[in-house]
Amino acid sequence: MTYASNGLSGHASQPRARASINDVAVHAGVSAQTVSRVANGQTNVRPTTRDKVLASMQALGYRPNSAARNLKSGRFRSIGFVTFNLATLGNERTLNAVAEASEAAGYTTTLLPVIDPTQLDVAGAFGRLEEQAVDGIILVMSSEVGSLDELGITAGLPLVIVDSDANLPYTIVDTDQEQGAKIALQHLLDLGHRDIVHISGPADSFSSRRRADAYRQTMADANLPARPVLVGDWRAASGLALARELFAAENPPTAVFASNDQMALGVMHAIHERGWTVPGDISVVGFDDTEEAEVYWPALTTVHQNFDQVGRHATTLLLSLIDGEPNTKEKILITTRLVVRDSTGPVRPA
Amino acid sequence: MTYASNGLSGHASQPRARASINDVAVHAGVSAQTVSRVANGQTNVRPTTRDKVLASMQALGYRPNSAARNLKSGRFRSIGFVTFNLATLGNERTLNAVAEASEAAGYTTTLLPVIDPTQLDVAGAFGRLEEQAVDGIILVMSSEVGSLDELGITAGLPLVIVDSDANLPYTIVDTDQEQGAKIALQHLLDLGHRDIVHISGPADSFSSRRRADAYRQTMADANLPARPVLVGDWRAASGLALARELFAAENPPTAVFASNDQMALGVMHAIHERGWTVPGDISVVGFDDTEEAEVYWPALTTVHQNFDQVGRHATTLLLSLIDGEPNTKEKILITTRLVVRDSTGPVRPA
DNA sequence: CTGAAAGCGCTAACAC
DNA sequence: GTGTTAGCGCTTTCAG
Repeated sequence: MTYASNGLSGHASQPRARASINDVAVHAGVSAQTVSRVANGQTNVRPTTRDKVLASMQALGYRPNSAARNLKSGRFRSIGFVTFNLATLGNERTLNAVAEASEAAGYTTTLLPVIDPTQLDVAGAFGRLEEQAVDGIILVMSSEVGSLDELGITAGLPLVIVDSDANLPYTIVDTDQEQGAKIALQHLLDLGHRDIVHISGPADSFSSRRRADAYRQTMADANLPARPVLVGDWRAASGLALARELFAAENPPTAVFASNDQMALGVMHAIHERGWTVPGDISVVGFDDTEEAEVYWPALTTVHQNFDQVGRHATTLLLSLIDGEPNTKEKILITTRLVVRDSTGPVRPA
Repeated sequence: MTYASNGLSGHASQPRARASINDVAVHAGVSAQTVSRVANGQTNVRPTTRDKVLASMQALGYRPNSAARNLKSGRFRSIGFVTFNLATLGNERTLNAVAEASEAAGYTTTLLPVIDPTQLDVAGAFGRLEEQAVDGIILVMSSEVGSLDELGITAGLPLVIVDSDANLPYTIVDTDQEQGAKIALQHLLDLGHRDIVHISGPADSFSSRRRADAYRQTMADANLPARPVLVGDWRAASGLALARELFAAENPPTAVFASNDQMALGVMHAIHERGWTVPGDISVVGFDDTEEAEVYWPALTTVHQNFDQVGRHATTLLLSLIDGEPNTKEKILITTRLVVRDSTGPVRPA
């Protein structure tokens, strides 16, 4: 007899033995099937029997084994979240939204190993990703990481991509970077600024690149010369360092458009320490609208990026893919909005 | 015969059928066992056979099913991360460290549904948590959520708790809040400040409470009157609002100790908007040492909290518990250090 | 309303 | 080197 065989009788030396459905069945004097029915809240069980089973579950500390359930159902009720860099604000906020949305749908969110992009090609006979216990993957690309095929991701699992090159033949959800950069720049232009410097994120970042492109494009469209883009690394310190250099040179611009709020903070710091004022001497615009932006000194004018919506959309899309909906390779672009605060003002008289 | 039975033959209407080990075995003309050996990189397979199998795996897009593996091994190679609030800096940084540490150990990190604390008692016959596909749990408590028993967490899974009431009979890793608050206050005291206001986090936060207690204690020890603690909500805006009120009243203090950097940012904003200076008129100290703190205006003096270490320690401890080490219910307190920057200075002459 | 049988995909143990 | 058998814990199917 194979029942009650997992050592539950439990010596102290065998601490972690977990009661199986059979243990409960034996304990309650019913069949495993009946225990299963009770565990799943099915109605066709006589109340007396149910109570007996419930008592046994209680007594044995029974908890269903999800591996067995997964094996049976072929589903894990979990979605995988892959990033190559969890430590950025946008990615964390996106993860947040994904975790909440998937929780609401009864799914769990699994953080998949952040593969070193340079090591992708050593992947073995099959990709590591898809053997994970997830039903689908949300991939936050952030930056160039070699082809997706190399990632070994394409084969089986439903996939939604966030923050990427929008030309990929996959379902994609993203912030409309171009639109965001344009409204920021237009605001500056409307204020009379003609000499605007852009501080970008790292060169390999998709979103940074698209904002920088929009900068060049917008300036060109306005028949204005674009200054060389200053390349930062998203961190406030890089904004500060770059701005210091910039302000030490001949002609400081009348406005700076930073590719995120943190670098904008650095720019304002550099302005303050020169004894200049924001926006009196120089206007500053950020990107993201972090929670702190409105409390910066002065309150930062910035582009509000809706990470929650990106995460929610990505999750919804992925869930529908998991449910077998046909993959329409939709591309969803979430619109941003400009939040005007105190860091921008009319250009200073020449 | 049960082989090749999972519909892999695949009509378009049966899209997501995945090749099983048996499908590969049939395709390659070997036994499932041999496929298993190849998949697991065992050496005792003739190269010709191995290649044949590899080719079949390739052809069928085979990927091992982790549910089956989990069922077999009784392990999930995943650790669960539970928070009631993912959206705070500390929790995200901790999650980060946990994800990295567990990845390094070959584990995946699963974000467990953030249960609504108020709904805990409606839990069914068994806790939801422990049926999850994880081998252990890192619980970030953050605030009072009713007894852990109610959480249904105690029964089976290895557990490490972060950010909690340190009296719990569990393995606990935490920042030494008291030590942190004390060095911040001592710094202010050394600078000659006697009238120091503390802005705390929300009342139900463990870490906030402990910092506030340390504030009262330190002031008492120095024979100085403590002002009533101003209760914020961690967000910069709350620091700003509270500081505005404070400065509108009769006697502004000469220094403010905020329970996190964001609220300190709010305090500095309130000082600037009155036309006062930091630290000339009022000194400000924060807590956390966020990445931006050094770029605030002025650069913020703050208590550096090592979230990475907290997360790493918690993970290491949990992993050893999972490996069956005896539970010594260790309590690890991570020491903080004061980072002195430009927001603190000698008290202004009376 | 309850039970028995079979099998999800994989691997450990044991043949040969 | 390779195959066979059995069983992880659960649920679906079919009998009673």
